[in-house]
Amino acid sequence: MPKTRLDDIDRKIIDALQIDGRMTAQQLAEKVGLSASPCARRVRLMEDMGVITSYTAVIDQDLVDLPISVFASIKLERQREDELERFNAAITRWPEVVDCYLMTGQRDYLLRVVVRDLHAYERFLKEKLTRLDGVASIESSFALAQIKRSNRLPL
Amino acid sequence: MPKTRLDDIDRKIIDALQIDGRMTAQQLAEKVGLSASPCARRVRLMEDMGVITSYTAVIDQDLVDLPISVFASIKLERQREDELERFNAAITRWPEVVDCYLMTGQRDYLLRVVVRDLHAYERFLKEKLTRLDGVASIESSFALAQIKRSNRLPL
DNA sequence: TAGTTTTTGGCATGAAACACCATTCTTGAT
DNA sequence: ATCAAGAATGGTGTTTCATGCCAAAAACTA
Repeated sequence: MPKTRLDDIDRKIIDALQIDGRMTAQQLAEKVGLSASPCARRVRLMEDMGVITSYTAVIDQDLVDLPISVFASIKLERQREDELERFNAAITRWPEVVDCYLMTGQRDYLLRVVVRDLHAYERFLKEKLTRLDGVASIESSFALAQIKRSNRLPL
Repeated sequence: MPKTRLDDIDRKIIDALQIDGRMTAQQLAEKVGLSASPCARRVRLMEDMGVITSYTAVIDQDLVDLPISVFASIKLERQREDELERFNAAITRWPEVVDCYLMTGQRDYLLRVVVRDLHAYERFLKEKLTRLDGVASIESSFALAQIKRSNRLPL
């Protein structure tokens, strides 16, 4: 079983890989003050532990013609276990929904939906979200601009 | 100047790199039906164009002991250009704020703040957010669970 | 301190990235 | 339809990187 505790070097590695996920073991080594092979081993361990979930390319939404982010707050009629399950399954299936959180407070879910234009959002609402039964209300807020998107956790 | 239009192969490449940002040119090649060297060239071009902004490691928040995501909606007293600028600068500086959007509607900003525990959030509010002048109100909603976080844009 | 365990750093091997070039494909004009 | 010009492709050689292995160093325990 892999070790479960992270030390300062691990955190430095995580931070460096959040900034550049393709950094080589040697570059990492210089950053964190260790040689390449223990660095590579630590990275692999953290992957195996699930600390590092995956690596991803960060894409400019505007340049791929998906400039609209809509935040949709959703309230369900009831919060029965199986209703939530069905909702989660649908959300997971729909590619327009890039983020989804179960929330405290008035609203049950907060989604971020990414689309090409408002018409595409309307289609998403009509053909998908509003067809799900159990949805009591939807409140959409539109993002005018992305001020920050950091990828770095405050370790 | 680099070409500006993306074709189907480019989109496949983007999709593949969102799923695995460390995929090799050869693996990419198989996925998209091209040989390795043109694949690598397309990737580099998209990096140069800014379509691919960066690569990042995706980290499990729970396993690095940062389990709390708070969404904070913020309303400013006025929307003067320089007020917005100062707000943006502060947000950018604070590592707890991982995402920030300028919004339409009642509230001006939507932040996602990541912290270790509620006490850390309280500190963030007291020592940072509420000390910014120009902030008229803050409404915090807590995420109970992350249902989806996809990294893949609906290309 | 001595013994045990863990972690480190170097090395060899196989794979990947990168730059270069000939060939193929596409395009546009005649 | 033909031909020429430009662009994209796929292969090759070189350098760099990842990976597995092992001896040495460090940390930890008794």
